[in-house]
Amino acid sequence: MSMQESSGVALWRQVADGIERGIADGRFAAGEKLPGEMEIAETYRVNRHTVRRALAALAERGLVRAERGSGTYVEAQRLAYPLRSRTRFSEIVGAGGHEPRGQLIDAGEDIANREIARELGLKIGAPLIRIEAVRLADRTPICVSTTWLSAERFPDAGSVFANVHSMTKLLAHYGVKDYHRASTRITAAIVDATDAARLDLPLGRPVLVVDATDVDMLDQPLVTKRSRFAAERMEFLVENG
Amino acid sequence: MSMQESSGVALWRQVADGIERGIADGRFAAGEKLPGEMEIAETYRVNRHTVRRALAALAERGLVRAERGSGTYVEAQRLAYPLRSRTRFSEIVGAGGHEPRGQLIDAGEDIANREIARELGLKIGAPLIRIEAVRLADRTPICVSTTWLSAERFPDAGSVFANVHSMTKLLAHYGVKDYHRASTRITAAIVDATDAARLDLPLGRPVLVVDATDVDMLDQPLVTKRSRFAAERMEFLVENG
DNA sequence: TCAAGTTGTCTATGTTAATAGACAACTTGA
DNA sequence: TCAAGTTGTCTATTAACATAGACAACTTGA
Repeated sequence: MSMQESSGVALWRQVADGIERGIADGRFAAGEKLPGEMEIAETYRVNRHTVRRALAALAERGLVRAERGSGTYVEAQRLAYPLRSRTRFSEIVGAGGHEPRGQLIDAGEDIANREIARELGLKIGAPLIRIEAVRLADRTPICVSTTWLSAERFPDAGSVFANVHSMTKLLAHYGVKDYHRASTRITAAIVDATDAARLDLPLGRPVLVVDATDVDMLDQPLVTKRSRFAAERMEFLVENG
Repeated sequence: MSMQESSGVALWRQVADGIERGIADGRFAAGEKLPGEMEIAETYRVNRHTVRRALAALAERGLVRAERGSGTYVEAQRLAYPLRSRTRFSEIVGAGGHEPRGQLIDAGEDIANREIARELGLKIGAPLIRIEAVRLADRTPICVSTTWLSAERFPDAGSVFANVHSMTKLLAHYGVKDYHRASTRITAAIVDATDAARLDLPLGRPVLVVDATDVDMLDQPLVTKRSRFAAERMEFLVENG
């Protein structure tokens, strides 16, 4: 298998990063069994030995544990947003937030405005599925997020989501086996009335606004979302640089 | 030369990233000559051929241009924060902002509070040099920043800075040849009265607050800074993920 | 003109990354 | 018990990475 180009980043490292991202954002939950080495190799189109190199690197860091004859299991328990402690940036922004973990507030239909149409590669006015969720840490709301996806590409996604309650499972239902973060934008704003109530935040307080779009392996946009974090309860920590 | 460990990232890529960071944050200005290949090789403690591999990668992207017999020159002209356009996250947060480019507002002395003492590895109450600056784009203020560094480690830094007007040159004056970003934290707040005036922003508007600390090659903290960006004039774009 | 310093190019060598195949050791479920 | 599927461990080969040295081609400034 030919590399797309010489990026200077070893293939096993790219695979390891991909799996770690899957663990960080919850696609691979703690205690859960990872796909088999052969299946991972096929997913990333690399040799099984390359996958084993990646898994060995993750195992050395304690993220996974291999059991001979059985499988490889996720060790890391998620940090669950300890309040005011430093949450790793990559968990929240770089990769995390695929799963609308936390409580589902609402799921319904919507129409694409210009911004969402651009992000998802749709026409303005295209039908959308809209999912609203809130994340809690020790019963304190940290973040509210709105997720949009095309109702044409994912027909009846609303009722599917109501059943599976998982974005990954919903996408898998439509044949999307893997996807990753394409872009993330960060800005700040004043909380609006609806979010203030959901975040249990006084009016006039600042929120961090994170816009993110996920794409499939062919860089086709799948979902786009906007998350609002209570700034006084959350800070993003960027790793070294 | 032995690698510190097998990181999965090729040495030439690490060197290329380091040089690109230097270009992004202004340590290597547009049109300026880079250090010679031998000097870069000594700085990063790699072979000259590895440096050439890194420079070739940068040249292919148009960031630098090599001139035989003369030197290698920086091609990229800095983006200068086009208003509302997407500024690359790495330029601002990941690496950028070493130079207090833009207008110097004030430089004076200060005392370390608990937070700054922790970041710089000093005792509370230790004497500091404080530098205030504002960044403009088309005469519109985008960001105000405060930079602190130890007055003990960098005695008379205030007067030195007043002469050289450059953080890099100031550090070089004390023998610091290279340094990099250790940590970056992002949160949001409501603008205070002083910053509102400097940013030409109404009271009550949100600002993005970026805390960053730079360290030398031995991970000893050198400077720490807090930047406040007018959220309505700036957004951070995170590359792929 | 000339010496010093720069980038460009060649050969050579050892290490690491990645692929490929085969089989052993073990677990699971029928 | 046994077949299927899993991880573990070998050998082997090719390509990329990294180092080392030497010298050519060129620029710059004294």
